[in-house]
Amino acid sequence: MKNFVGKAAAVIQAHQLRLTSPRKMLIAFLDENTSPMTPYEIRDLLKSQGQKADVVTIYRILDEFEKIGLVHKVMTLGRYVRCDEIELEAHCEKDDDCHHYLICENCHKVEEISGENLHDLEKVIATQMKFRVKRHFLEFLGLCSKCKK
Amino acid sequence: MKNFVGKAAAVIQAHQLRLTSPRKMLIAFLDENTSPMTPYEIRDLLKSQGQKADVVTIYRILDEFEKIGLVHKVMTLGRYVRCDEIELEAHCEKDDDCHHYLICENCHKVEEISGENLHDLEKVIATQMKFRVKRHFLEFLGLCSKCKK
DNA sequence: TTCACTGCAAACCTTTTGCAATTCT
DNA sequence: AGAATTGCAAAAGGTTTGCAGTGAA
Repeated sequence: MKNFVGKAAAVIQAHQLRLTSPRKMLIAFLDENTSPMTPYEIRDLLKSQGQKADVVTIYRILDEFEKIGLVHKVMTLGRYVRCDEIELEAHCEKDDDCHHYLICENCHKVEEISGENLHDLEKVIATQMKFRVKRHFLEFLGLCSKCKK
Repeated sequence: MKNFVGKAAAVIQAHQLRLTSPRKMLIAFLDENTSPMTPYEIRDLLKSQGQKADVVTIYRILDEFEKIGLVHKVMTLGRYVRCDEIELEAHCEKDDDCHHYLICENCHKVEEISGENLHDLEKVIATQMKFRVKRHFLEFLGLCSKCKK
């Protein structure tokens, strides 16, 4: 089970979801396309390949896929990318080394990275990954002292 | 110059923008309201206080204010918060210790934090700030090796 | 067979645009 | 005066909802 297609099917079944034809189509699509895209972009690209898919269905499927960790939504672009670090188990609450991305503002290329020290990370990014960091977004989501009670 | 109102006026003039009445209204509003809000929420709150403001104008002003560092847009909420760490100079390219937020998923309370080590940060958040981190978003924006040429 | 899922239409919400009127500097 | 900014209306996008019909388990 090395490819995205196989993993995705396994994850879907592990979550007791149905492997329907639009889902299969989207999985095959994500297997071939690694750049972040909006539901409309996906719909149009599929259409240009002679495949028909409803945008609403794509919305719903991407939502599902995000919940089970098959795709990730890039907040700053409003686009979805397939997630390569798929785990069959449920997602841990804190994905420390996951969902860190380098996003090119120009061509929207997305690279997944890991590591938790921002200073070290920025050095690595600049030198090894040859990516020029202009700004970053770091937002922690959870429950504040009041709401967690 | 200790308050937000004074700082904001200074920043606006430093950027050669005009201190118009809707801008003043918004500054006064942000001075009183520290929770993140959408343009519509701001419009409605102002209206309930007997103040009239056009949503489109609020959109445009918040856009301007974000550019000059008076407010920050919380990506995960689509809402704006006023930025308390205002600098009169232009923003540096890498705001290392800036724009790190704790966002309550329940009440949308936003707390600004600083520090660059995620592990240490999460410990501090858990113990000192009494915030339960459920997940975080870290996205670097810039130019990839191809596009920076 | 049954329930999850899809497809279509329509509603809804958010954000942007154009332009004439206004108002800072 | 001159340029920036606003207000209104309207368009343009993006996302969600409802529901009848379809299809996977």
